[in-house]
Amino acid sequence: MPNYWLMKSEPAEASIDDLVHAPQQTLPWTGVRNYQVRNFMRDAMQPGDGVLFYHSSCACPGVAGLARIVGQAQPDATQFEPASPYFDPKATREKPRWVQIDVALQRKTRLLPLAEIRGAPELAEMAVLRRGNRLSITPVTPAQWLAVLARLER
DNA sequence: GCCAACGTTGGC
DNA sequence: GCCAACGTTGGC
Repeated sequence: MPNYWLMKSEPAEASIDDLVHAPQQTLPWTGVRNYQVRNFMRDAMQPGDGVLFYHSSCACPGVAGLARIVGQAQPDATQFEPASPYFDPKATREKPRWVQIDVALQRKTRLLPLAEIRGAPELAEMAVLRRGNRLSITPVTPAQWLAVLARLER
């Protein structure tokens, strides 16, 4: 039984088009520095899980494509790289603090704008809409997943 | 650029 | 362990 997730990315950092053009159309989800989100990746996300690829902090925020999780979480390489903005001096290779997981393209879709998600009764309870939500990965219910798919067909 | 919301840090 | 200050997120 797969789970479903919404994963936020700033298009300037990693956009749906970047995923389309990535080797094997797969990108490692690095740079997560929030414990709750890390725990999602480490403890809950499984290969085959469905992903709503969401563009945030941009002119047109919304769902821009569908993807799936491949492989298991593993140590986030950027935590060990002093030159990386995601470097964490408290992380060691013996005791890594942060994980990454691979995300593979399923398909690019039309943009499902945030405003449309907000306005859709069947999507109004999505975690990403919760007031003050700042998690870059949030769970999606099977019903919400199906509702998004249906809406993308319109 | 503004601002609300929230997580993290660090002094005590 | 408390909590104020600070930094970040992210829509608008």
